[in-house]
Amino acid sequence: MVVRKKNNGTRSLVTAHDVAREAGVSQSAVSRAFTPGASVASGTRAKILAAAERLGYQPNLIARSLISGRSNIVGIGVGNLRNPFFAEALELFSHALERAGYRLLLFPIDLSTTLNAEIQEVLHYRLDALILLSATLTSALAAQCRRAQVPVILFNRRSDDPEVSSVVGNNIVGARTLAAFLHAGGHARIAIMGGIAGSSTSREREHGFLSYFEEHGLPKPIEERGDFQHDPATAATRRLLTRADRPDAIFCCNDHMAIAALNVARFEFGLEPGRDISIVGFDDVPIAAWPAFSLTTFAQPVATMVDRTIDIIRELRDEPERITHSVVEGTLVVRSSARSPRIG
Amino acid sequence: MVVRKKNNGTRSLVTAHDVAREAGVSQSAVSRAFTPGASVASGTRAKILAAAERLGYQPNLIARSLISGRSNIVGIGVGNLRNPFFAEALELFSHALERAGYRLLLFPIDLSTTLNAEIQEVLHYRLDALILLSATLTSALAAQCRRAQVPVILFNRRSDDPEVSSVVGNNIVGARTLAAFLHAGGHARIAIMGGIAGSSTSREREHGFLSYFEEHGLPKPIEERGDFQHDPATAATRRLLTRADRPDAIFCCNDHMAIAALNVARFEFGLEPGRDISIVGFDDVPIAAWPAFSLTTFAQPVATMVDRTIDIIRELRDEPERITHSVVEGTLVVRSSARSPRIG
DNA sequence: ATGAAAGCGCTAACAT
DNA sequence: ATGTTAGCGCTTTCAT
Repeated sequence: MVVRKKNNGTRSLVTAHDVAREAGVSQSAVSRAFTPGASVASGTRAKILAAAERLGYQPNLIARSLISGRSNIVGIGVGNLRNPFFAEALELFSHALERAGYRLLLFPIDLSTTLNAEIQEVLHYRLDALILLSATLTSALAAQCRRAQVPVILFNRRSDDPEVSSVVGNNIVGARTLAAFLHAGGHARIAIMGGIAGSSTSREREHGFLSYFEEHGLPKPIEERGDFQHDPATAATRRLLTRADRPDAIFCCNDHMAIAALNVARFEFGLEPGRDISIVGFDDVPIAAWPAFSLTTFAQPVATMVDRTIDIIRELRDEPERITHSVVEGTLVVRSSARSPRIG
Repeated sequence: MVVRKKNNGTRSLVTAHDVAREAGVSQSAVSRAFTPGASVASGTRAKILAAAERLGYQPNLIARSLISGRSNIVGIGVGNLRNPFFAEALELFSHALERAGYRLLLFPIDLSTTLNAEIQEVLHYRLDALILLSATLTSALAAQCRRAQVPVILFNRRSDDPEVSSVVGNNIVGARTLAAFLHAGGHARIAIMGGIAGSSTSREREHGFLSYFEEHGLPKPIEERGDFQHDPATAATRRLLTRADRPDAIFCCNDHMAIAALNVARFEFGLEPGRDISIVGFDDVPIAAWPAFSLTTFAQPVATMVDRTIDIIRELRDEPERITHSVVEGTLVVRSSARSPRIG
């Protein structure tokens, strides 16, 4: 029999106690039989496992984490899953965390609200770590996580608070590489479409890009903003392409916006990317490679970034206080959405 | 002071006991102060909340679920997040569950493996429900979930086991609608690209589509298979388009495959969709509307499907045994990737 | 309205 | 190697 009624009427599963009775051992023996590396005679263990099998027993993980103080759960806050960069990152995280023996508690980050309420809620599961994709963490909030003793790792973002770990791509180098690429391509009126103004990612990419032109004494690029999202990026592209001094090249601070820009340029303005206008992005999401877009971009190695994040979480087990800042290098991926420099 | 050392050296957070001492009440009073609708004098409650604030106390949700037997956590198994249909569903689920007061425990479904191991693990968190996107659930596994007393809801799939709740779109009607649309469009050699052979979704869409032609005494469509994934769909499209009797219309059993097919047709074979070849999909994912694809498709109302799923979970609170099968109707969305029937 | 006391299912000393 | 005992932090009777 698998289920029995408790006094209070709620239903109860088979407990270690039941198994102990069935196997004729103590309840702690049952616990040990399910603890890797505990000292149980192999005969006893077999007997216990058989009884457990018969009764359909499985240890209650909630009770286990209550005692151990560790939940084996990692929280992960995600903003916009329509951005394929985050969809891919989440996909990779789910597999990597699974392999590393962690469960994954997902919660949505509402970009408009303060993030405060969501995190508040989630902090009290004794998370082993909290990964934040696409979110900015204020110092106040970071302090709150520290107080709850939940280590935070920002993914693809940095915090104002230096005491928060982070894993980011090399935005400065990437943006400067793209700037040099567009400049060498002989573009005259260059524009930049920024992401979310407050994010370190956008700030770094914008700054890297603009600094290149400044240092070389070149005209300052036209600045627009697409908030890292599809619709605002579409609108921003329209504004750019209807200017009297229409730019001949646009650097979008992520691929998600670049693809929106590509669509507007080609289908609303009849401009063929790579010939009539150059558009480049940042990330190298899977669809950037599709022939329909063939986007020139700076690739962020998401898989490597995810692995680095997991490494950090593993290290946290022994050194909970440790702060790590990891910068992962990327590479320029030249496709056909932007005019390339002539060779020679 | 927020943190104190326990005897065993592990770190501990402020407990209800600490707050009780600080406020000069019993520990149970603290519990009540944090239980909505419990009988506490408002003065006492204020005193307790103030003490909690001072100490930085928040109830430990793990301990709470241990006692209540309910975790307020819903498990959600997802396969391929690169398929925008699932990315969108997950995005909607994360917000809807948040609003409904549930946490979301995400785990990856490896389509190649048996699903068994992943679910086994996750079942023991006393989940309030388990939502399975894009997975087939064998009867054996369904029985296991029942044993663990975790109600399962299949999303966009049905189970062989009638005792498992499900929320699906009307695949038969949708597929027949598309069949009629292609037929009325005057297509002569029609092909169908199936999804995962074992899935109810693919079976229903294939059956609905084929049954239309059979019932009308029309030639049987050419059959190919793209496994609901990008790369297999790309390969399947190549096989179709290199046939001697190249089809003039392809129904892909989801948009994810249809978009792959669109890319192959246009960029590898130079065929303009809607003119040289007709391609239709199923789902109406956001990017299907992009001018680069402009995919004619049968829309599944994901938001409605998600809401229905949440409704079912809510009902489960009172009637844990209840099984619900929900079928949500969709609509034909005509764009330009397929030749439309001439009017009149 | 409040406190005391008994668990929820498990782990981790401590004995034996 | 195994059993006994004492909690983990909370909710929930049961008294008062």
